[in-house]
Amino acid sequence: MNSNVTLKQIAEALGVSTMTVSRAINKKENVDEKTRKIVLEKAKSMGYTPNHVAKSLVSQKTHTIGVVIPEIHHTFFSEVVSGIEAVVHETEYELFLTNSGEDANREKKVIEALRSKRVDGILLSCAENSVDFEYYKTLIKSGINIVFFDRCVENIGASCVSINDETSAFQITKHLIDHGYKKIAHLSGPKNLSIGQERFRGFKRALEEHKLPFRNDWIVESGFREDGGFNAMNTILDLPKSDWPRAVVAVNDPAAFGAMKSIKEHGLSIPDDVAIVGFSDDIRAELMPCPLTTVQQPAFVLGKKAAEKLIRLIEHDDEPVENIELVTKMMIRSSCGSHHNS
Amino acid sequence: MNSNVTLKQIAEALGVSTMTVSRAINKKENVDEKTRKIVLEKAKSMGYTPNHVAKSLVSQKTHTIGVVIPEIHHTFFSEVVSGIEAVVHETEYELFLTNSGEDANREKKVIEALRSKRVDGILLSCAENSVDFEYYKTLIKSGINIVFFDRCVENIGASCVSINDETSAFQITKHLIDHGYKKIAHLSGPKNLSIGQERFRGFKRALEEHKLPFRNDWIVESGFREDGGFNAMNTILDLPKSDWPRAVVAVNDPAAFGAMKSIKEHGLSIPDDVAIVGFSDDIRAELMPCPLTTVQQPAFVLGKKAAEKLIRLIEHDDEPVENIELVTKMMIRSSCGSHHNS
DNA sequence: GTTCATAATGTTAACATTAACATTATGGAG
DNA sequence: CTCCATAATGTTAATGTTAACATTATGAAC
Repeated sequence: MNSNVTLKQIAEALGVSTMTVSRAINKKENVDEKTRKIVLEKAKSMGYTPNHVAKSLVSQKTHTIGVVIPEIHHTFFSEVVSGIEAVVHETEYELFLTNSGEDANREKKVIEALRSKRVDGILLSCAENSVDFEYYKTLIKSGINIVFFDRCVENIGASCVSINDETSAFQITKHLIDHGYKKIAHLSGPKNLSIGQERFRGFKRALEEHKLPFRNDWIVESGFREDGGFNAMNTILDLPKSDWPRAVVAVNDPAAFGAMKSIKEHGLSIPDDVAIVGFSDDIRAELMPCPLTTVQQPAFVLGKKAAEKLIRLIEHDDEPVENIELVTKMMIRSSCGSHHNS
Repeated sequence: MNSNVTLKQIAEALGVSTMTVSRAINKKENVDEKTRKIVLEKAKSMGYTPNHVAKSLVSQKTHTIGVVIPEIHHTFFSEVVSGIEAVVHETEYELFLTNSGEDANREKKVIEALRSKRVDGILLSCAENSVDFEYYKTLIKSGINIVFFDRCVENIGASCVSINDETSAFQITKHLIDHGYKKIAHLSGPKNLSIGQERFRGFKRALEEHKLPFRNDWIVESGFREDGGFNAMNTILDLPKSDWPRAVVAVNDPAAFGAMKSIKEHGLSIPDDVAIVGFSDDIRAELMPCPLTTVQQPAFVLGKKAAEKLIRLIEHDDEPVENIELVTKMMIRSSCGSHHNS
């Protein structure tokens, strides 16, 4: 079955030692040009492919990077993967792509698998319900190179690449406030993740700075997915009509899409009855019946920066831990009440 | 740096042989329960993680599958990957995700890398410009397990999982014909790939069976991407106005999106001036200003079937080569002239 | 207290490769 | 022709694990 040719087989076929073959193929010095030529020809004719498994065992390097994504479906993450891939493709690394499916246990399982496969480093974006920071700490202490991206756990000794969530959430909330909205709700991310906390903090700060009412029943945890956004919005619209907010800041676009569905099903119109803004600039955002105002995250660049940082960590022992923050861009469309005629 | 604990270290710490530790950890028989307990405790306290690299070298199996995707950005492929991942997650395999970026040379490069890493099998969807079938044949002859998906090279000894492209293209073309369109153009895929050929054949057969004109200047190769579709449609609309077709069958949705852009830029309306249909049911299709009529491909299922077939090939020597064809579903929207009032 | 079956543990070699050291050729200087 | 520097090639051991065989301990039957 596995008819893979080895250096030894080439060596035997040629009547030389394995080392000579190894040196010839790996372009080392001190090999006679004639010998090299003969070896390379033989290697080609026998269909030799170097065995990276054995190389890895000897060199203690696999030239492999593990990526843990919470949700492959999310277009934001496929963009990020694309950025990672762009960097990795330039180097001699390969990508192990794994999916935690927003489940912390599965996340642990895939991380352990990646460790077993002795990846040189891991790029990690936490699952929605990850809370076991001790696990992350042990992981980091064990010496593995880790870079968190987008959904980070900060200040536990690992580098993070994220966007300026607090500021961005502040700005987009302020945008709604500038439109004159005073009753603003928030569909929040999970409280355990920095990304959820930060966006919530930005939202809250905007309200406070403008002395607007902050109501606990207008803060509902939706998580990052469409169904969560749908349910969260339903919860809000279950309030008496007089208690309804006039605008909503969703933690991300999928949650906003879910909320939009709920708003429609309640017979309300966007943005006339309820304005809404998202966060991600999902590919669908501008195509919605009422195009969604949202925060554009530089997903591709984020993936690139994270991969670059990780490779630097792998290749240089003195590379420092670092938090890299990227800036976002507001995409003003109709769902917030701007361009209302469109 | 690499402070990975080995079986030997545990053995030494415990004063037993490496084999005893190996047996205890791998749940083999013939180990005293007391010994096993002691070993497992020590392994845990020392932070042991099994070294899959060494295991792979011994067992000649890496429990790893390589995936070659032509274009990560394409939502169709992220759906496929998602399906592959769903299967792989149930097994003990891991995924090497690679991207050929629609470039045959890069495709060869990543395949060689996957071979070097000794993946147990490869899932491959050809790049747009892949023509070197000899290379594929050599690959297959070398004994590697390969399953083509979506973009297949058939009858060269490898299994394929694809959709019924010819029939689907026939049906969607017939749908346009049933609307009364007689002048129909085709933005075709690359001629070297089965997928392009099949869709073209289906298109052509529909025209022939209905005795409609078939014009060579209405067949333009667009490739699979938006810019290709845009350029191809421009080429068609550069014809004298009297030679314009009334409807267009695009080889896939991105190409259709590009064509729609071109049509709009020519000041024409869809479907009143030019009707258009796509192929993929991209996530954006139903959200377009004029929702795109298209063929829904079971991307997730396709990924699943391909992964399942590959794993069967890996695990059973007598698993036969097989062409698996999945059926599609027409998604009738407005761009073809149906639901025209919507 | 032998004997012997079997459970428990140990030893060796192998997987494919390379680093480090060892040996053997080569050919020019004297 | 001998010497010797150096180029070319060879040998050994190591990477972490396990299969296959080898040895030792255990304890029950006689």
